[in-house]
Amino acid sequence: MISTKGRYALRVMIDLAEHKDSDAVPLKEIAERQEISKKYLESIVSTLVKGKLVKGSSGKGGGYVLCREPDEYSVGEILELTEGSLAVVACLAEDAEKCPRASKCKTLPLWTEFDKMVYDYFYSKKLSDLVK
Amino acid sequence: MISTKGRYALRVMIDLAEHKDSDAVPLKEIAERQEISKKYLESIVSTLVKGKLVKGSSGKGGGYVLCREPDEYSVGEILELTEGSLAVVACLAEDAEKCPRASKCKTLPLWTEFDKMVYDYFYSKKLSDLVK
DNA sequence: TAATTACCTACTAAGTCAATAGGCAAATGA
DNA sequence: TCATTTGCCTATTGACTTAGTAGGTAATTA
Repeated sequence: MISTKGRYALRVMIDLAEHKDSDAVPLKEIAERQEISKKYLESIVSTLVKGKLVKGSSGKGGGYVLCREPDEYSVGEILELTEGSLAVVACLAEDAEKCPRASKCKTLPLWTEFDKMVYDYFYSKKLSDLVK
Repeated sequence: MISTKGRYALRVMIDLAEHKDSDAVPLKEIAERQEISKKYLESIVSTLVKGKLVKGSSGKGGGYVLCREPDEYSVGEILELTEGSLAVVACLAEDAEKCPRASKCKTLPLWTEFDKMVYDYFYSKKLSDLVK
């Protein structure tokens, strides 16, 4: 289940893509347009800044801008950054400890195949596919 | 992320499918073979019984048996029953309240398409595909 | 220098996860 | 009949996550 972190992050990215020809977009505007608490968005956008997906600038006239063109972002990287992981089961997560049952696990091939399907789906979708 | 409820349920079902020609299989045996706490499995198997996927019988010689042939169970129904829902985002869950932004939501088509992909994947896989 | 904006740390209430504890009920076979 | 085996039931727990809120400081501009 994708949480609000990933879902809201995606909506912020779409909003920025739709205003990429304007100046920096203040979070206040995004929060109003998207009807999401500005305070909560702050913590999500902070992740996007740290992950180098967007750039923020302070002061009057400040706000956020994309670092690249919309077709250069995959939905997968946005979700993976903000959700922490896209892995569908714990044993396939990046930081998972090696499962001693792996070699005889009857379900592992299922999860591995499903995991690949999810990755392929989200990494083939681009931010530009969602704009307009 | 699929939790232990769904993952363990699937392993129990596979175990029962592998012993479908024996008598009823006691949970103690399944717990030992699968290396999962018997106490915890009780709560999971209870869901399977209530969902009519398996049948339990008490007393000596008792245990659990499948209600149908392995190729008559989809992985999807097992996961959906034990996980509560297979929906990938809250707004697509069975019991979700109608989202007022749905008509203008730029991300909804993405979630809907992904959701369908997940359902199709798990409902096309049969329990019999995982045995042996 | 006042206003605007991002950025930072801390906190919280509610819920979920992954179990554990301690029993009762039913069935069997000696 | 009675001990044993098995399923079935309710309650509880500690750790963690989710979805925010609160209250500031730092940077930038008009």
